[in-house]
Amino acid sequence: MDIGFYLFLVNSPPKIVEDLENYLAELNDAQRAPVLQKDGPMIVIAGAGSGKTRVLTYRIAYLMSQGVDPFNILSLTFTNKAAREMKHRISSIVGSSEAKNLWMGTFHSIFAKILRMEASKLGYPSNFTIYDTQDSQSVLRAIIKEMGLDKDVYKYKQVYSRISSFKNSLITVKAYFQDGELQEADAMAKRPRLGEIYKEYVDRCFKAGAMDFDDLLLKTNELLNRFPDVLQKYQNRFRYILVDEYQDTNHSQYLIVRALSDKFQNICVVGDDAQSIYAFRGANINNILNFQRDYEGVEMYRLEQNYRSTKNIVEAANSIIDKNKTKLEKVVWTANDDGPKIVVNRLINDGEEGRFVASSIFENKMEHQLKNGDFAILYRTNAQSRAMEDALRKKDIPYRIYGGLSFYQRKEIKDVLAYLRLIVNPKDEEALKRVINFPARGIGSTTMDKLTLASNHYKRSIFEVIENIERIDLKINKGTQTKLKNFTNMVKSFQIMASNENAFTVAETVAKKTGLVQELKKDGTPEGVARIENVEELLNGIQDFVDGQKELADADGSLGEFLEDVALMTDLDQETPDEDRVALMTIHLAKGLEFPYVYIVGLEEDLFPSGMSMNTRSELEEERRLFYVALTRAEKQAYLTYVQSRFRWGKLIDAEPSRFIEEIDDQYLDYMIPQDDYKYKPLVDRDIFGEVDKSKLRQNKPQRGTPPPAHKPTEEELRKLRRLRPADASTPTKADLPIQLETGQMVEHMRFGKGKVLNIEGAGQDKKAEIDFETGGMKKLLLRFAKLKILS
DNA sequence: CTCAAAATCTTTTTT
DNA sequence: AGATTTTGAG
Repeated sequence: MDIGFYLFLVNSPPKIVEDLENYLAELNDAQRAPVLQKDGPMIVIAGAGSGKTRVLTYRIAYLMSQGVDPFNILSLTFTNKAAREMKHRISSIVGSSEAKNLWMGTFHSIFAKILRMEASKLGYPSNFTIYDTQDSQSVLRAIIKEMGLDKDVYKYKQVYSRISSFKNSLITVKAYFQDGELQEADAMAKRPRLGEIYKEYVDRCFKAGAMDFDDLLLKTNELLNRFPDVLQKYQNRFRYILVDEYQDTNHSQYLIVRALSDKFQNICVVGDDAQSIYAFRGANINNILNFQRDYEGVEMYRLEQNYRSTKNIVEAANSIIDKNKTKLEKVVWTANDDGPKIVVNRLINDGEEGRFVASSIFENKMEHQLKNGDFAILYRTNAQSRAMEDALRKKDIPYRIYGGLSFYQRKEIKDVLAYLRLIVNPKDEEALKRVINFPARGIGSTTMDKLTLASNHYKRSIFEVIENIERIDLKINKGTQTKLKNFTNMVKSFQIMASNENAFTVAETVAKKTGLVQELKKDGTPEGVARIENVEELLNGIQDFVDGQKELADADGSLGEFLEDVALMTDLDQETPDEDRVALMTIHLAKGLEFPYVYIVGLEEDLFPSGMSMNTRSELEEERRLFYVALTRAEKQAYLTYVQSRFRWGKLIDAEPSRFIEEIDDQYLDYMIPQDDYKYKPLVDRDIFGEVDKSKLRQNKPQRGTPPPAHKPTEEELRKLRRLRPADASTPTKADLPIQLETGQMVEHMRFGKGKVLNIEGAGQDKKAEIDFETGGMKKLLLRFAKLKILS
C-alpha cells in the first residue's frame, strides 16, 4: 500500500506523519537508516559536511512521530545555539507546542538545571553560583598565596588545569589521596602539596556555594551514583538519548551518558573521530572508538558523502588526515564539482597577511556578488585576530569577532554581574572580593586580609562575618566597620528588591545605586564612554531576557535565572542581530560551522601546529585534525596564508611555513608564489643553520608591499640544511623520534637539560649536545635550523 | 588607603 | 605589544 493511499483512508492524516514522509525523502539512504532505527544503541560516524545535524533533527522528529513523548528525549549538543537551531527546525516539522518539551542543550547547561533541582541532596543551595575560569583561578591564587607556596613552582594556571583534569576523570580529593601514583607524579613535578591545594579549593568552592565548570559534570556523576532513586528518575525520564560531537566528550560526560542510558539503552551518538580537537580539555577519543564495546548490539552507521565542499577541498582534506595513524576507517567523498584549487600565499608579515585577506575578500565579493557573511577567517590563536581586524576596518568591511574576550568577560560587565551574583548568593566570595571596594569605598587589602582570616577561622562566609562584625574583635576600626556594614546593608536591600522584581529592574538599580556607572562616567576617555555603553547593552540584554522568559511556562525572569543563563553562555550562543559580517574566530570555535569562503591564516610552524603541541605524536595529530576541521569548513574555496615574520611577544620573529601545507597533495594547491621558493625559502641569509648576519639582516628586510626576490638555495646550502635532519623532508620534532641525523647518529630520546644543553640518547650511548636556542626556535624541539654542537 | 609607575608575564585551543 | 600584577610614594 503506498503512502498516498494510506493518507487517503485516514480522515485527517496526522500532520506529523505527512510532513515526515516529505522530509524523509530529503535524506539519502545512509542518512535515513539511523533516523529510522527507533530503539537500541547506535553510533553514527559522520564525516565532515555529511549532514549529521540533519540526521539528528529528523531522528528526533521521527521518534516523536512514533509516539515518543518529547519529555522523554534528551539531546546533548555542543553549543546552546546548535540546540536552539535544532529545536527550531524540529518545531517546524512537529509543531512548537510539542518541541517545547524537548530537553536540548549542552552537557553543562542541562546538568546545571538538574543540579539546581537536586542541589539539596548534595548539600548545595539551589541558587549555587557557577564559577568561571577566572573565578576558579583567582581562588587558587589566593590559596597558593595563603599557604605560602612559591608562585613560580605552583603556577595557578597549571594547578587549575591539573585540578580540572582530575575532575574530568572523576578523581575526587579522596581518590587523589588514595592514588599513590598521582601523588608521586606531583611530587616529581616539585609540587608535593598539590593535593592540599586541591582539597582547599574544593572546600572553598563548597563554602561559597559555588560550582566550577567541571563540577557541573562531576557533581552530576556524584548525584547519579549516590542516589539510586535519582538515577532511576532520570533514567525513566530520558528514555531516548542523543549525543552530538561524541568524539569530544570527556570521561565525566561519558559516565553520565552511560549511567542515564543504562536502563533503556536507547542511545544514539554521533561524531567524527577525525574532528576530535578537545583532548586538551579532557576529551577522550576512545569514547567514540570504544562505543561498540561499551554497549551490546550496537548498530554502526557511516555517513561518508560530503554535501558541503568541492572535490578539491574534500580530497585535500583527506590527504591531510591520511597522515594520522589513529583513526577509524572511513572514506569521505563528494559528488560536488571540482571547484577551484586551494590558494596558498606567503606574505611578508602579519600586516600584509591581513591586507591580502581583506582585499581578497573584497575582490571575491565583487566578482561573485557575495555577502560578508559568506566569508570566514580562521586562526589558531585569538591573538591573531588583531592584524585581520585592522585590515578589514581599513577596507570598511564589516566583521564580527567570536570568542576571545567575550562581552561577558569585560571588566565593567563582570563588575555588574558580580553585584548580581552577590545578591543571589551572598556566600559567593569571588563576587564579593570583586566589588566590595569597587567603586572605592575605603575597604583595602588590610581589612580584607583580616576578614579572610576570620572567615576561615569561623568557617563562615565573609559576608556573614561582616554581618556579625560587632561580635568579634578583628581589630578593624569603627570607621571601616561602618563602611563594611553599609556595603552589606546595600546588598541586602537589593536582595529584598530581587525577591519581588525581575532581573532587569534589579540590575538597573544596582548600576545606579552602587555608583558603578558614575565611576565610569568620571573618566571621559573614549574607552570610558564605550564601557558605559557596554553596561547599557547589558541592561538591554537583561530586559530582552526577561521578556523572553515571560513566554516560557516555567520561568519568571528572576535574577537567578538570568545568572544561570549568563554563566554558561558562549560567544557563539549570543543571538546575532541579522547583520552581514565577515566572521573571525579560532578554528576550535568554527567546529560545526560552514562558510562558502574560508581563509586559514598563520600557517606557520610553531603557531599552527602550535609550539606547545609538538611534543608527542598524539598532540601533533590533534593539531592535524584541527587543520582538517579548518579546511572542511569551506564550501567553495579555501585560502591558506603564512608569513615570513610575525610579531610575537612584542618581537619580530622569523617564521617557517607549516608542515601542514606540505602535507597537502600538490595537485589541490594553487601557489601564488613560486613553489621552489616556498619549499626552501631562506628568510634571511644564514650561514649553515642559523647564524644570522645582523648587518645583512637590515638589507634583506623586505620592502613593504613587494615580496623579496625568490631565493632558491644552492646545492651546498641544501646539503647543509639537511644534515641534521632525517632523510625525509619533514621537520623532526620529539614526535618523530627516533630519527637519524645525517651524521649517522641515531637519536631515540631528547630532553632539555640546564641552559642550552640538550641530552640526546640513542644507539646505546648518551650524549650531550649544545643547542643554539636563538636559531633553534628556543625549546620548541624544532631541530630543522638548530645548531647542534656535540659535547660528549 | 589610593593612585600611578614599574616590573612581570604572556600566547594554545574552551564549557 | 599589551595586559596584569606588584611596588612605592603620598
